[in-house]
Amino acid sequence: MEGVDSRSVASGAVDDGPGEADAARPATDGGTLPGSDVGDDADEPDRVVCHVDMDCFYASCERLRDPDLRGEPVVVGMGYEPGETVGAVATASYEARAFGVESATPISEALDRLPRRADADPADPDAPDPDETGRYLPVDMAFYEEVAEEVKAVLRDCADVLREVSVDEAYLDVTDRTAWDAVGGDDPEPSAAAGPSEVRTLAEGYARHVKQRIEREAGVPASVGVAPNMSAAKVASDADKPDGLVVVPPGSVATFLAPLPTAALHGVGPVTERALAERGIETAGDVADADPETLAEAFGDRGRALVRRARGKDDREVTPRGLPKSLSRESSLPRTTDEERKRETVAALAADVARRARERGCLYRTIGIKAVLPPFDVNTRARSLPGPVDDPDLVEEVALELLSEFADDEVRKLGVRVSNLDFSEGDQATLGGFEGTGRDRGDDLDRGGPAGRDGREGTGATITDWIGGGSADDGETGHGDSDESDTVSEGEAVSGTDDAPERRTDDGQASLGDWS
DNA sequence: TCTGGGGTCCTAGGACCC
DNA sequence: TCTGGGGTCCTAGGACCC
Repeated sequence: MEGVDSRSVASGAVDDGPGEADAARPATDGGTLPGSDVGDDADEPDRVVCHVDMDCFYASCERLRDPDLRGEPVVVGMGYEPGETVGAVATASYEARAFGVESATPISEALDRLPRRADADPADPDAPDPDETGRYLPVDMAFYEEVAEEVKAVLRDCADVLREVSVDEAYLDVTDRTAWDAVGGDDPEPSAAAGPSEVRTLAEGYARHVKQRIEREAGVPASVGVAPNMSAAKVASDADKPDGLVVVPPGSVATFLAPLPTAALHGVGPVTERALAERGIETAGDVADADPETLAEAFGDRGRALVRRARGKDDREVTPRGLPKSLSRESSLPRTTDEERKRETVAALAADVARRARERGCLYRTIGIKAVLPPFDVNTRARSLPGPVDDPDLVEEVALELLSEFADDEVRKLGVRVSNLDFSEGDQATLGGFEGTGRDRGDDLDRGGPAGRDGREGTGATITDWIGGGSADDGETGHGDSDESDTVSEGEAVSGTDDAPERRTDDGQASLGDWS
């Protein structure tokens, strides 16, 4: 992926003048034989990338099991139940959005704009008009994941390469399943989709097929964008929601993007949008016309990538999502300085994170906390261990220690995270001690540690051997013995002891797309 | 609009090593 | 004793995404 990007090479159009070099390039006709131009730096063949984005997914799932909710304003969120004081909207149906209730709206505000149906007592003249009330439901992630699994089954069937971005969103590379050729040959039919495409292409038909299969087989609506790259496909799926199908054929990407506000680009959030506006850059077209180096000065590599994507260039390949990099849990609490309350909260979060790590069969080497102080001051602290572990007690211990720095502070939110994850355990088992992680093996050889390859096999060393049973301050001593980590894992990493629905297809990468 | 929870990636500075 | 530059790891924070 990297390197490909070094726009210098070949191409001649080194700094493709503002605008179009790429956009102007004609779509490759379907007649080109793959590989016919080996050895030269010709443009890569156009890909066909679909981005599938489920429409207000949680709300759609709720409607799936309760058809009475269809056509009603539906708000799915958390924190509005009695006793809860903090929370936000997770998903609002489009009917609810008409009342100004959107994802991330604080629940109190949502209730102001759209009272809950239960409060609409017809006998009470002061009660809200039932027509201006909504149905509020708590998040039921387990159910949404069931539905998502059916959606994914369709997607897997429709694409060789699938990247699941989240429970309700995925990229598909369908280059091998379809093409950009116009339907009808010399007498092409007009496109039936939204977007710049004037003629109907095979890709359009394929995307519609995917969309319809999702609706038919999973029972929930999706919006689909089709384009020659990920970035454009993503914007396209967003361009005609809900229930949209937007086709952006090769050669028209920059034109398609140009009139959109910068915020429509993936990677432009409120901060970047503002910073761009200060430079007079308001639309994607403005971004495309900007000098990449100028934006790089302001935004680093992101700035360069932004310009490229606005010009319709994005070389990223669709790849399955890899293993997670971190696991975390956090929770808001009424502002408090109560140390015991804080410690209890962190201990509970730590236990939960450690449990999830164990369920997924992963070890972690870094333990961290997050403390959010009013008004919204985010602080993170982390400590790395000499080697990867699976040790819930240690997570709690380290987390509480890190928390002590904030003992006197008022907090509004606390979190615990483990990172530096290590999933190699399973591999090691199958490889029969032949393998260690890179760093561990290196250490072994260097030091010829206390337990050589063989010695390590059966020893039941525990974490306490090298971190000390007590405070992680002992970590010092641990350094020299970090090669024990493998052993530690063997003794500690009992995976899947809980009954949690662990759907590992044991396909390595692919299976992990399921988590979350 | 003062903000829920779970993630990702990037950057910058410091420590440490060679 | 003063000096250099490169590489890697770690921590903290920030922006962004769904």
